[in-house]
Amino acid sequence: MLDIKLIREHSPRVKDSLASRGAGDDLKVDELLELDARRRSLLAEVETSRAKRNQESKAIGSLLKEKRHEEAEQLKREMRSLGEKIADLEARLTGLKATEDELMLTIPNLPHESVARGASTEDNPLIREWGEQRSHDFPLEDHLTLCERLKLVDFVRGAKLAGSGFPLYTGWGARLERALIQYMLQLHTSEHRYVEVSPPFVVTRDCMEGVGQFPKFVDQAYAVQEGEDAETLGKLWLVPTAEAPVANIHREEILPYEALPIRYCAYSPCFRAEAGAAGVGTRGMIRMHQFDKVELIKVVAPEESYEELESMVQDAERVLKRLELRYRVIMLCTGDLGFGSAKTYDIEVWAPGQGDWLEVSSCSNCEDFQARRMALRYKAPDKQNRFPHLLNGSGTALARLFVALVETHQQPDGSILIPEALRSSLQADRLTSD
RNA sequence: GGAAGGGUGGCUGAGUUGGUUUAAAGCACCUGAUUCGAAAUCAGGCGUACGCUACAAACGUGCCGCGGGUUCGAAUCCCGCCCCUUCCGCCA
Repeated sequence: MLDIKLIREHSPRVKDSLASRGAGDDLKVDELLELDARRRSLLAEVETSRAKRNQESKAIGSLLKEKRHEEAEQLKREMRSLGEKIADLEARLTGLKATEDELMLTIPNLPHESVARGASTEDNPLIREWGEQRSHDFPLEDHLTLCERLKLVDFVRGAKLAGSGFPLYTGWGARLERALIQYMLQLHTSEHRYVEVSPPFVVTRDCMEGVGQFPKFVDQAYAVQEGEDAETLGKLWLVPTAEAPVANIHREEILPYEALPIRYCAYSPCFRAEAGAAGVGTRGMIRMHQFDKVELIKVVAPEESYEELESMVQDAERVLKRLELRYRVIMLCTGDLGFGSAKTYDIEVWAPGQGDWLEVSSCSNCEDFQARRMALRYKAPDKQNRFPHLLNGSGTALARLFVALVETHQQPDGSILIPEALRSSLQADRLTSD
């Protein structure tokens, strides 16, 4: 959520910034300002009337104490009609407020000034690239073939259980998945100083709103209900990312300054309905309804957030370096930026079997956008309550990492050589078809 | 799921026959005085959001778990919900 005061006082700048995203959200600003002005004038009216009522009610108390019953009754009658007027005004105010809040929740964050202006993925600047494209002097297999031949994933039976997009990892595939999770958590907790948390895999609507998933992306989420009781439908939602629970851990709190920066890492499965995305480049494990992910979350003082964003990207990159995977880092341009983000770096890993880059991490600084939505604040050294900046990043997403790993490290003999860093948690050096 | 008890400002904790309690008091904290310095003591300050404003002060409004209701007036009465504690039941 943006700061309404910022919108009021610098509407041209806000509009320009929103326009750079290209989604037309700048057009909402005038509507919002108009609503806001009406709301405030109504609020002033309500408050003046309430002040009057408070004052006169006290007077009634005094009159009764002095046994001046008739005067008291007269005043009561007056206050009764004032009360009706207030109720009427309040109802209108509540309506206006609800409309304004709703609109506020649909306005995305403002891109940071350092973000490249652009319209689409085409305009995303390349920041850096790591690793060489290996020359394979044997025919490459893609992950689907590899997974089938080595019995790592059973797509057919996974689909039988839950429909397409729900993988069933089997044997060494399941062990590899688990080893990757273990390896990443280990790296982030012991070398990057994140505190591991293991959150609920369902969250309330408030949490989804807090991180900016709702209202815009409701259609992408799975709602749950208790048994067949439709009353409970939508009370809880499957997490689309561990960001949803973890970023909300301190919602509605005022954190002491010394508590910052807070760095959390968490594993969770991620559930995405992917409505409207089916069929487009979705072969194999590239786009799934369920995938595993290790997520990084930071709560930091505003003045440190961009520094923290850079280090978060490097934390995620280290995962890929250690796994000896070629990758590149790109910056999302204004037109490609996510709803709540002010600046985002994507990390894409090279998948030789696909002949393409796969996004395995997205690291964003949401600044105070989410903190406002979830009423998360910290007590600044000057004693003021301020909104901290929230950052989230994948460190990293598993299914695509799995793909890149098996495709990159496949050997001429049909086996997959496990990179050094992963061997202890996997308890194997090589995956073969035996 | 059932029963009982409880949710008050950073903490402790008064206040529940509705009305000078404008949420007492203490602790903690901040400023000043005293002191060589500190402790102790004394004086003052000290919740939060919003509105109005110069993003000042002052003032106003809301907030005593959340949401409704009764009333001229609700921390206080009524209804619904949430959470916590204890016990019981069920269950991995």
